Amino acid sequence: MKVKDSMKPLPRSFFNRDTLTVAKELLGKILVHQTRYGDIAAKIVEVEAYKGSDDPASHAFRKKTPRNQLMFGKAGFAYIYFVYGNHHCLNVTTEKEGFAGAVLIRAVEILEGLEIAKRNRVTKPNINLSNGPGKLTKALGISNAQNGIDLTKRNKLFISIPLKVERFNTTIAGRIGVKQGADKLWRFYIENNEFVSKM
DNA sequence: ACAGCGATTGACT
DNA sequence: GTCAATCGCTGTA
Repeated sequence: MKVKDSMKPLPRSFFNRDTLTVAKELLGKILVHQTRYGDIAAKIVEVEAYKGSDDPASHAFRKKTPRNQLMFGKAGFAYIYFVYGNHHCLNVTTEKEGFAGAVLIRAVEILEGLEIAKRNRVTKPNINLSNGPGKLTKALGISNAQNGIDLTKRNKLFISIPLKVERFNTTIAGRIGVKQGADKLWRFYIENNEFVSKM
């Protein structure tokens, strides 16, 4: 049976809230991507929040541009950008329309479709399959083609409520790879999860 | 029109 | 630990 059929997308109201709240609550949710080779399902284990108004690290800090316009739009859409000439990063838009916000998915634990994910990543060691923003998009086959997809509908790419409710502790930490706004503790990850990029 | 650089990764010393 | 790869977006002109 296909993974996708048993999954229920999170409603728009889940994303249409404060970015920090959405970021924290995204931990443990399931990212589903239906590819031509089969479905991949992955648990979100690490995220970072980005807000436009008072966050110098955010793409939306200065003003609305062709790239970041999705951050100003409705919540619950995929905002994917290409960075360092090499990697794609997957974000989910948050907040009400007109207020810029997004949550960067930094790491996932692949639950279904592991073989497909391994094939998507050409590197040899599969230990570090999806413990980083650039790595997980490669493993799940996500690129600019998925930019702007509505993640609250049963599209090729969406975010689902987990089938089983798990208990876990959430750790709060500083964001990684940002020069400005490094003081903000806007990174959240599942404690003791081996797929987190940096403990 | 263009120079500078980034929400990273992997390879190498 | 250090550093190159690599390109589209952005600010400045």
